[in-house]
Amino acid sequence: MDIERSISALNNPMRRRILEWLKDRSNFPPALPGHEDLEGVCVAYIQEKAKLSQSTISNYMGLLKQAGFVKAERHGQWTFYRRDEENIQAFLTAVKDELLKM
Amino acid sequence: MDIERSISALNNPMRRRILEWLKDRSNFPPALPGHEDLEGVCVAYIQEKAKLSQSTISNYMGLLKQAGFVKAERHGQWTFYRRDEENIQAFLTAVKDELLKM
DNA sequence: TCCATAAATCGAAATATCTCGATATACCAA
DNA sequence: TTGGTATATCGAGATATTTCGATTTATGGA
Repeated sequence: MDIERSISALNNPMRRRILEWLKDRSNFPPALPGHEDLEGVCVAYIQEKAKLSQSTISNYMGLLKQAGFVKAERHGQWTFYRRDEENIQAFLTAVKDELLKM
Repeated sequence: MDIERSISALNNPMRRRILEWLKDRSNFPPALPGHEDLEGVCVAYIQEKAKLSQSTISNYMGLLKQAGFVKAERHGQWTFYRRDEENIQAFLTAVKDELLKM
């Protein structure tokens, strides 16, 4: 739990927005045939919704992953990203512990 | 509650450390004579502990204030800063609501 | 094997943040 | 009013972040 890295990853409106989008798979187009069982979303779908370049989104997802907010799973040529709820919860607890007085 | 500005203010180790120091007035030298009733801490004390320049600390305290994490109270030539516990709590709630799935 | 597609990495320009010393402002005391 | 002390603001250089297009790497299919 590197709070420095996590806060830094959150310090960007689009990255926060992506984390929100990933709360609900239905924010994105349906899964590709043969990947219906996966909960994650591929980079291209996120890019399309964010309207930023492919390299930027790939970079953003890498930062969110390093921060522990998402998990990546490679299937063939696709990387599927999904939220890491446990780590997100752990981050919230850590921030609370650091910020709150008692 | 401008979450953008707040996260930005937190995105710096020394500013977070100052917020922690301010949890307990005894992290700093005793109040100056005639100011024993004030809970806040003057800029000079914070600067001494942080070992950064006066202008940097003044700037940091301004950012923390804009973010709502501290309140400033001017008494004579001193500005006394103290935590704004209500706003800190409000920020934590806002981050939780934005980050957490349910 | 060769090509197409998805994603990651690289290099760079634009912008923002950090941090300083110098200066300005506000206030108090003599 | 003059001088001293505390804080805020200004301007600038160093460093970091943002975002892009181009390239590289990985994979799968014909």
